[in-house]
Formats: sequence, C-alpha cells, structure tokens
Amino acid sequence: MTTPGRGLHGHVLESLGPAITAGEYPPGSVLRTDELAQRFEVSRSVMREAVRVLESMHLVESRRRVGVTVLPTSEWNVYDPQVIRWRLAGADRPRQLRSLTVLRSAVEPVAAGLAAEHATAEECAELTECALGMVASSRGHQLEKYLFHDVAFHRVILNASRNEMFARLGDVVAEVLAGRTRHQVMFWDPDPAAVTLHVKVAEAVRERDAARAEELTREIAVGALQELDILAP
Amino acid sequence: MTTPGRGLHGHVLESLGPAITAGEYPPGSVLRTDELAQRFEVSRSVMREAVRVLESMHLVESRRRVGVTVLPTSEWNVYDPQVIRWRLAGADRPRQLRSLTVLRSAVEPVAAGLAAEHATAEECAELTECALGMVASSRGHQLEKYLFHDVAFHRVILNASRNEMFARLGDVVAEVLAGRTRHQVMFWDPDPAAVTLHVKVAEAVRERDAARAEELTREIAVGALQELDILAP
DNA sequence: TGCGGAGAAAAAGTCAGACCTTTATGGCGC
DNA sequence: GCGCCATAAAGGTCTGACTTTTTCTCCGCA
Repeated sequence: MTTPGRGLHGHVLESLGPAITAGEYPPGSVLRTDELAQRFEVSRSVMREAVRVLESMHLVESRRRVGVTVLPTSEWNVYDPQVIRWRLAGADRPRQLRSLTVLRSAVEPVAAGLAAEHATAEECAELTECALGMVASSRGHQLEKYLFHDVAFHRVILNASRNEMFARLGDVVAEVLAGRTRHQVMFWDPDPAAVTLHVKVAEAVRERDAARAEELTREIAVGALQELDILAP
Repeated sequence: MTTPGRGLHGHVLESLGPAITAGEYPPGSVLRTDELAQRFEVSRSVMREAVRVLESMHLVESRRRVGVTVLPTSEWNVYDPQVIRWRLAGADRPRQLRSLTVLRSAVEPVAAGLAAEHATAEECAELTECALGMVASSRGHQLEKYLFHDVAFHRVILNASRNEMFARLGDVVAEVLAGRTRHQVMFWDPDPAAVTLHVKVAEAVRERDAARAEELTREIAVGALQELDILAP
C-alpha cells in the first residue's frame, strides 16, 4: 500500500512486524538483536534500525542486559497504519475489523456533519460522482468497482471535514472496506439500502444539511456494524 | 510522560522531532544525515536510527543521493502519541487541541455507550469515585486535583468500552485535558454543569443505560467544543 | 538547438569489528 | 537469610571502509 520494504531494514520489518502482531512471539518474549541479525542474514546495524522502528511503534522494548522484549497488545500503537496493515493481514483480522468498524461508526457521522459545513463545491461534485458510481456498480457482481467508489466516497467525506485527525483515517477506512469486500460476507451485491443512504448523504452535504448528513451516515454505520454482528439485528 | 529520551538516539529525537513538527524545517526541506550527526555530536549510526524512527512516523523520507526530506503535514502519523506530544508542545498547540477535541467529541459518546454495556462492577465503582472526586475538587482552585480525577474518569470510560482503538485514546484525552487546564481558559473553577454531567454519566453507566450515557457524554463534548469556540455559543 | 547517453559525484545504505555502559544475577561473606 | 560486590551478558556507541543508487552534468551527435 504505502511503504513497501525499502532497504534491508524494511525487508526485515515486513517479516518481523507481522510475526509480532500475529502473536507469534507472545508478550514478554525476549529476542536478541545479534540472533535476529544472524537469522535474517543482515548486519547488526540494520537489525538495530529495524528494532528501533518496532520500538517506536511500541511493539517491543529494548533494554540493556535483557534484550528486545515483546510488549503486550495494550501498549501497541494501534493507530499506526503499518501496524493496522500487519494486523489486518494476520490471524486476528476479524477482531481488528470489528474494532475499526466501531471506530468508524463513531467518527464518520461527525465527519459527515462537518463535511456538510465545510465541503467545497468541487468536493460536493466528487461526492455525487462517487455516489452515482456506487449506484451504477451496485448490481451484477462488480464488487471491485463498487469498492473503488465506496472508498473514494468516504475519503472525500473525511477530507472535507477539515479535521486533520479525521482525514488521516481515510487509509484505515479504505483498509476496512477492502477487507470487508474481499474476506467478508459480501459475496453478493451490496445492500441496496446502503447504496441509497450514500446517495442521500451526498445530497445532504450538497444542501449543507449537517444534521441530516450526520444522521444518514449514522445509519450507514449501523448497517456496517450489523454486517459484522456487532449489533443485535 | 511515557518515553523519555532513552539512549542517544532518543535524545536526538526529542530535539529533532519537535523542530520538525513545529515547522522549523518546512515540508520539502532536505537534511543530510552526516551533517545532522555532526550537529548533534553523535555518530552516524545513532543518527541513522533517529532518522529511521522519524521515517516510521512519516515525518521524513530518506532517499539515496537526495537526503532526508521533510514530508508535508498530510503525511504525518498524527495519531502517534509521540507526534501528538511534540505538536502539543509546539506552536500550533491551539490547532492541535481543536482537532483532538473534535475527535473526542466523536469518540467519547460512543465509548460511553459501550461502557454502559460492558463495564464491570469494579469499573462502575471507579467511575463513581472519580466523579465524586471531581465534585469535591471542583471548588476552591484545586485545578490539579480536579484534572487528576477528570483524566481518570475518561480513562475508565474508554477502557470500559472494551474497544482497543478507543482505549488507546486514553493518553490523548489526558494530554488534551492537561493542556486545557494548564494553558487554556480554566483560570477559575470548572463549569458546575460539566461536573454534574460527569456524575450523571457515572450513574447512567452503573444503571446500564447506554443511550443515556451516550447522550450525556455528548453534552460534555459540546461543552468542551464551546470552550474552544468551535461551536457557536 | 536539442537530445540522449556516458560518466562522475553525492548521499544514503551496508558491513565488520572494536570498545563502552548498564544491569541482572549469582556467589560470597556476614 | 540478607546484603553487597564481582562478573558477564546484552544492548549502545563509534569508526572507517566499502557498495549502491540516483541525479546531475557534460559532451557528442543529429
């Protein structure tokens, strides 16, 4: 997605990171830099750089005379896009999808409300275009195309909210939607009700109706939660 | 707070990180590892580790033959607690406080609703205790004591939501509350209405009334937004 | 004049080895 | 049984040499 494994240390990270987030080394496990360097056939300096990055993500802690200790999940920087990607690729993908979807359900309605207040004419147009694209691809097994427009739609909303923290969740939402499409229950065409809601959100934003945009987005969120059985039906 | 500057590379980071997030090196600026190493009087290996960490936060990008380029704000990992701390310590503290408060206003009501569903008896007790502590310290210039209970209250809520992403915002909320108390408009005693609302949230959670907990927390959020002039009065 | 390729230079990337610093631990004496 | 000290194990730091990639420049040719 964003950063492929640039450099040797990046390559090491792409192997170690997923292993740690997948729980292959349980919290408390102790690794030794030298041993890791040997295992990955890189120099100590390269391995040290990799460990530093893992440490900055709070996945591990390096202490003298002890080694590199794997930290408990509660310490991890779970908002780090890299960490999110690693976890979504691993075994607890379902758990992760749930957590992230709940986060979306909290953030996106508020973001939509703000978007209604701040969206430029251009953004309104983009939004409508995305919604129409979703409608067009909502039938006949065009899941990939639908996903594309869906992601674009939510990105525009988050960016138009003019809130930096919201905007940076665009990648997260993209990952969640992609995960849902490719590994979840969307074997058939998307729920027509959801498609309609997106069109209505685009309308509400265009009409600067913040309350309505928020409420409609909340309905979309409820749908997403139900898909994952987080809410009672 | 969490990680003081452990090791030489940590020391370098605590100087370079704030400088970059403060915009001292505008996006596009190019730094050279060797020059930085000289400036900070550390070896290249140490400087390389520091740069790796900055790179993992997407504050900079390192490219051969070019150097270490400062990335635009839109690329930064703004959820990284370290980055948040650096920015809160710098010049755009007010902007940052606004962004984070809006985030809080989206997340905390939902978290409170979930907390009402999932809180253990022990957590309910803690919550009540915090609320009472807030009441007790809400008069007579006991701002530090009030802050302590306030932070604890919101931490319990976020943890009791049983959502990992929400729980990890505990530190962020703590920073925001601390920032508000120490650098913002709270020269006098806190708003009695806010104190009352906290007590009521604790009640609602104890009574497992998710909707009420959510609504009350939303009112607290509105108050916080008004304090920063984000909402019309 | 403009363009494409060869070459040079600049900067990061990698490595190996030596040495320093901290700290857990185990043994020794009290 | 308790506390102190020596020891060793691991990460931390530094240095210098070498490699690799990439960009810039300059030259020759069309």
